[in-house]
Amino acid sequence: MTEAVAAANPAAVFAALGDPTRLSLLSRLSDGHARSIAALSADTTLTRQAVTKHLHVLQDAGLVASVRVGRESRFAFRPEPVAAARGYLDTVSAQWDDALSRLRAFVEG
Amino acid sequence: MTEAVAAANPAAVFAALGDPTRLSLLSRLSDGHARSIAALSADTTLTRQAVTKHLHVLQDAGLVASVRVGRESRFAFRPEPVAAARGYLDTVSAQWDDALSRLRAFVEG
DNA sequence: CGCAACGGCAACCATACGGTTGCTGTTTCC
DNA sequence: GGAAACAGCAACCGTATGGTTGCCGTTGCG
Repeated sequence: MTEAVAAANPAAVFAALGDPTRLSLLSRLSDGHARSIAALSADTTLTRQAVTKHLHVLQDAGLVASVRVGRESRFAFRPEPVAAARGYLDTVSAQWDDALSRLRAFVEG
Repeated sequence: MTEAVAAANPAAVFAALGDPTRLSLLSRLSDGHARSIAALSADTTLTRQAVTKHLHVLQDAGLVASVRVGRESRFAFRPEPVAAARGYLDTVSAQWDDALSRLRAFVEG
């Protein structure tokens, strides 16, 4: 395991986003700076190991990528799955809006 | 438990979306038609009870609301949390885009 | 060279999650 | 009135999840 990568499937991405710690990690990384595990663990109450696990979950969902640089491994934000997730929510919203306007047309008609 | 309602917190919403079954239920309900549990269970392989649990999870996240009508309880889609989730992803994307353009400006500068 | 920083791996733990079965309580409708 | 449809409740089960601790391998650096 711990490969998968580039999960196109929306549920997997949402599941990865469905944890406050991971959401916070992702939000910090979305500034474009790659960071080491130690750096990311620094200002949390969690263990380094806990943070590592969360990063792997994010990585499996394709939300983050890691590069080993010397003795540290840097994690960087990857925007694609976020866009995919947004797209999914858009279609759901669109379907809902359609339903609404059809209903309105029916009532007013 | 099983109340909460109207969870503004994004992680909770994402967590609720992070399951294929729930995603499918939500997508079916997003057509605006309220449906009974029996109806929603009809074309799945799952038990009615399993579907019920998923619906409660969606309800706790505010993604769905239920109304008891006679002997059946109808579940209806609620768009607010979806909008909130979209908003959250938007800000993350925006932050990323900002970082990208700053980087580009730096490189080209 | 040798210590300190950075991490990977594995074991372990408690609790949450997804799902099932079985039973009971209301509506509905003939 | 009574069978059938709809649903709620509770117990139970296996596995995933979030977290910890301990230990070992590299890499960096004074």
